Amino acid sequence: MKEMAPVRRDQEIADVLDNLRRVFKVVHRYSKRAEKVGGLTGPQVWAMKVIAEYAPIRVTDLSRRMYLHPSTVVGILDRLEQQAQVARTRSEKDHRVVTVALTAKGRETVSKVPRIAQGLLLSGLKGLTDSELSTVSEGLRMMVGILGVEGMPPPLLLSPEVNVPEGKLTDGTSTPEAAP
Amino acid sequence: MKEMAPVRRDQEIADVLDNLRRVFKVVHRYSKRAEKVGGLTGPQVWAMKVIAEYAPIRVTDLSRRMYLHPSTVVGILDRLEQQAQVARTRSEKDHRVVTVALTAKGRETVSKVPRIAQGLLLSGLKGLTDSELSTVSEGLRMMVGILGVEGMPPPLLLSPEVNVPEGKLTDGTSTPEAAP
DNA sequence: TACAAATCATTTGTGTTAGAATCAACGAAT
DNA sequence: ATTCGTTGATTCTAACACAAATGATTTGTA
Repeated sequence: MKEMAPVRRDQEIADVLDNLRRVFKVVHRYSKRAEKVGGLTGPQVWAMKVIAEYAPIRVTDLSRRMYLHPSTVVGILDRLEQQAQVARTRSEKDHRVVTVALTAKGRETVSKVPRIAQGLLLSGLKGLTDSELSTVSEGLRMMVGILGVEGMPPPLLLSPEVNVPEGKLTDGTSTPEAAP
Repeated sequence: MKEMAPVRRDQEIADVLDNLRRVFKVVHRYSKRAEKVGGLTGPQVWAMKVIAEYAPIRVTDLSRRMYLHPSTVVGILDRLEQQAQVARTRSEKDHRVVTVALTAKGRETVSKVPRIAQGLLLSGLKGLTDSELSTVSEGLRMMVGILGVEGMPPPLLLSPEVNVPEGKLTDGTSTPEAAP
């Protein structure tokens, strides 16, 4: 074990924040610009990918999967529907819910857009060695931990929304159904 | 060294992307919502912090420091100016440039707003051990490497924009007034 | 000097994002 | 069965973000 000089630590932290900003920018940029594959933006493609995977999906569920506010995805869906990429259907059983699915054109589009925003990062990650991948993974897990555990004002912030998409990872630590 | 099963690897990669999205969301959210300290949004506070640090700064330089498009900061400045937080001044020497500075009210505001978006992450990072910090740092550095080396259109990215903030780390390879 | 190219800030147009308010519809309790 | 609270989707407003185009101004060059 080697100790790190305080100054060196500060530098390291500054680098982290700076690199994080850089990653943000690049991915964000990529997801907004280079994604004009079929005249579609990043979020639009992203939404279509999620829809493709989860068959007829409700708007709320879609927003959860995308970590976005429902009102946001409504706008995205409007634009996608206008291009006939997706189709909305009002549920028979529950007239409040609207399910979304891809149209034939939408499926065609999805199949043609292999790499979305994160595709760049994805292929890069695949090229890493096991230990490198572990490093990246662990580093991010730590940041999530920091953001989730530390300094998170318990009252607001991640009440109903933004909550764990219940699907994959995590579980355990704080169950979503914990009543406040 | 232990080998990782292919499936496990894929899961790990999926987790990375998912966690990255999560970090994005939280930081972004934080910078947009919880930041209503003085009726100001995250980007507005961020801009003011940068302005506070770099005295009279040109709009273009400000946009570089913030990794944002000039047209974006114009809007932010409009809103800040409307609240009398900042003041624009057209340069005498070069009538094209506009320099921005804080007003008295703006300085007052900045002094009252301690931790912005990254402040949360910052304090969290400070609480990490040396080895943990190294892990986070290395992980991010790898991602930046991936994004920088792979598939990044050489033209943009580290041309004028997105470039190293040259303020901290690295020193002054290219001083602001350096002619290209 | 004149004129072309580059720079700087801004405007315009489109899309993303969130919060508040609205409206319809479901469910449960009286 | 009617009322009350909740849920689900949507609309509205405001801010952010970028690209492309504009206008003013400087700089470089013939």
